[in-house]
Amino acid sequence: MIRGASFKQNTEPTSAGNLEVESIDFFVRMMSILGLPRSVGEIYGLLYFNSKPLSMDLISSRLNISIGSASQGLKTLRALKAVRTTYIPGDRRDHYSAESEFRRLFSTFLKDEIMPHLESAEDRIRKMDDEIASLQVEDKDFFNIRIEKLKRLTKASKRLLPLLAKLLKL
Amino acid sequence: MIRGASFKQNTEPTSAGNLEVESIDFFVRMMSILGLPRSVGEIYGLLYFNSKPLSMDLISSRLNISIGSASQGLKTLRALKAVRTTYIPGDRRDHYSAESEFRRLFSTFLKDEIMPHLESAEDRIRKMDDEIASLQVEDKDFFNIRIEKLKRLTKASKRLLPLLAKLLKL
DNA sequence: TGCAATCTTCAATTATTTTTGAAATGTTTG
DNA sequence: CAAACATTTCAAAAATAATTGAAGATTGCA
Repeated sequence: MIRGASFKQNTEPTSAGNLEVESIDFFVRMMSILGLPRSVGEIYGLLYFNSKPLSMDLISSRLNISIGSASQGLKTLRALKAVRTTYIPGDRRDHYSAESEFRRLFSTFLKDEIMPHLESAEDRIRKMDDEIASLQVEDKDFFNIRIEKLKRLTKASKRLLPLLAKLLKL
Repeated sequence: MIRGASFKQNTEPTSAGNLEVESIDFFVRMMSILGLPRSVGEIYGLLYFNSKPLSMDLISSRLNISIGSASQGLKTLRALKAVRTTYIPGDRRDHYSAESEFRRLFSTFLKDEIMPHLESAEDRIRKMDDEIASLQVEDKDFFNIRIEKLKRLTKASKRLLPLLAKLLKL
């Protein structure tokens, strides 16, 4: 189940109040499609509609999540290149803002989360192929057709997914 | 974490023994990328390399999962059109075999699991847009650019994903 | 129609994932 | 260099998700 946003209401009168709630809600769901935890979506959603970079403790207090969660979530977002750090003179804390180029975000996700699976899938298919070769059964044809389909599937995926990232001109 | 296959070894000497283990392993991982539970991958993996349709109780005993799990998993697979039922004369049990056309499987998945999210995302973006319109802040430009990017993202996704399913000629 | 076989459902249990909170590890500056 | 600040890490707790097992519903056959 995908829950929406629920966070400590922003008290600054100058900021975009409700918009932030909507944004957090939006990205919590988005990220959960990609299998990323709630806190990661919350953080990204908060940053996405903030023109000024935010510090970790501000993120943590604004979202009502622990500092540990914020640290962990920002680590994930950094790994995805979904977030960038900015130096703010006179402040020793790191400040984060959202990388809004989804194409980059998406292609990092593909490279780190999907492609490795496809590579190891190819290994496993090779093993199956050997298995079939050394097999003495009547249904050999059936097995060969099935394995052929698996090969095509991984090959097509490896070809198509990066293409998808390229087509995603935003 | 994605675990591999571990199931009661098939004792029939005529069948493809190890191949089945590999296949189950393969699809458990595959399905888990799509966010589907282990048991669903196991069942599909078992069926994929069986030329004969299997009954539910056989599936359950072969995989060492409860009959309830098997029923639930088959329901999911049926909803995804990843599995078809066959009538076997003289046997009142349903018998299942794997739908091996991944293209169909994938496009059902898109339609049922991804598209609804994109639709509701569009609603939410509309709300954000209204929010911004009724907003009196200096950063209005920034907000507008960001929301524009969100709009493009969902639009491109809605366009591209079905195309992907079509390109996936296997 | 009644019975046995088959299948579905769902509350309770078990397994897994995420979050917290606090201790450990850096880092900067007075 | 030490104190204060900032961040990371990780074991324990909390939250979620998946599986079981048994009760209930459904189906087909005698």
